[in-house]
Amino acid sequence: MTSRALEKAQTRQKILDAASRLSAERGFSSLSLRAVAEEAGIGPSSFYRHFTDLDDLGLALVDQVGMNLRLLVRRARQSVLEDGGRNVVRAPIRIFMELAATNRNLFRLLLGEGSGSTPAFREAIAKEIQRFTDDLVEDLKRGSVLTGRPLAHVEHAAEAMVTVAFNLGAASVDKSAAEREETTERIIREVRMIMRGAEAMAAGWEPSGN
Amino acid sequence: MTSRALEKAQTRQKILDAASRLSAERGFSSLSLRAVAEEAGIGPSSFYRHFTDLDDLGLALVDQVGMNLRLLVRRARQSVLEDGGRNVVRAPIRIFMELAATNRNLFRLLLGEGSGSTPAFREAIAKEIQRFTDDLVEDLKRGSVLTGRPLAHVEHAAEAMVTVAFNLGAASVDKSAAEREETTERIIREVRMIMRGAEAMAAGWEPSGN
DNA sequence: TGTACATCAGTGAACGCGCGTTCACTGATGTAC
DNA sequence: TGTACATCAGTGAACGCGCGTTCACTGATGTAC
Repeated sequence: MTSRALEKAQTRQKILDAASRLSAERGFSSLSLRAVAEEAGIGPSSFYRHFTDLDDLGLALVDQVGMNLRLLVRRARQSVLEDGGRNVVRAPIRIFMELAATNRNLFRLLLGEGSGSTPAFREAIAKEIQRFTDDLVEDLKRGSVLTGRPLAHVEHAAEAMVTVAFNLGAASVDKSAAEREETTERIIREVRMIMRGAEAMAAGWEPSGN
Repeated sequence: MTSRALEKAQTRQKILDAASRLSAERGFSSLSLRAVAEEAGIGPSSFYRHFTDLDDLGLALVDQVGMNLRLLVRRARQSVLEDGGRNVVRAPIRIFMELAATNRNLFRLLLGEGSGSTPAFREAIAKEIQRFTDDLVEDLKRGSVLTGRPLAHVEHAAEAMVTVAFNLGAASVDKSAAEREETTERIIREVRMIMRGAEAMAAGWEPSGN
């Protein structure tokens, strides 16, 4: 790569970082091009050398989020393999929360932009989450075979787990470390509850009431 | 009430309706005072006769959302009583989805404004959801006693249920009636799964695997 | 290696626009007597 | 009931501001020979 191309790539990353930093405050959808450019240390007109508009920048950020999620999946799978499938719930969720804490601006994007933005942007986010859920479905199925504990409605179970983890996780992003710890335990418990429910339904178990 | 006060109240409601209508498109946080005033059919400066600023308007809207949620709780309790506790999951969720469909702009507020807005606004929304969750906890406990089926971690179960219902519900608000129907069934199944999980945990049930 | 030319990332002034907010006003409604 | 005065919801012009976008430009980097 020529040094010029390298410098351009660096500026591009400066813009992405600036946008990520600024969107922490009021959300990505309320960013202004000029504010991003200023935070990145360039003139407003230079912005156009890298992105066609803010939407374009938004999609690039979602891409970065997606890469983080894929990294998360890889790390979680490895950690589960390493301890022989004992902490199938706890370990992945802890990894998720750690990654969310160190990339909070990116993770904020995942759930902070429900409305506010353009359809293309929202769809891109929904796609990343769906992809993540699909990965989880695969893991649950594989784990189910390994442990011999069948799960009912795996897709629904995965959807519920992802919804709970992402929402509670997103809500705790700006809290203190202690509160995040508390949230982590709550997510673990709730995900376990969903898992147990899927197992119980598959086994045909029902509570004995009156 | 004097006719002047009556007319003022009507104008106020016109502003609230206008804001609710407009926020459907790009979210409440991207509304402009002037656009709301125009949609309401008044001049921009008249806005200040009713609200101090857009944030003030936002809190008034959240109030309306809260009233809808309380209505929802009342209706759900009544419907469960009426059929003797048979459809404890299905009936309330159907009522929730109906209410969301007829007040979609208000319900969009509940989950569409994760970031984007001011802290006061977000906190007001979080408070309404918490209040709703607290009501659900009460209902779950009461139902648990009635049926003789104990539940583990009722607060967590309720939180997971509310999170799942609100998120999937919010995501389907703009979909077709058929898709909303499909979503409703999915929510019912996932909430049942959480309920079954809480029951299984309380009963100490565990799946028999290898 | 040296030279002449092409590329192109970044610039900064300029534009028109919609924004929130202010302010003195109007005139219908309400109130006191 | 009639009159004189007070209230106040809504007005519309005006303000300064930050916005997105354009455009001709500069000058360092890259390329061809």
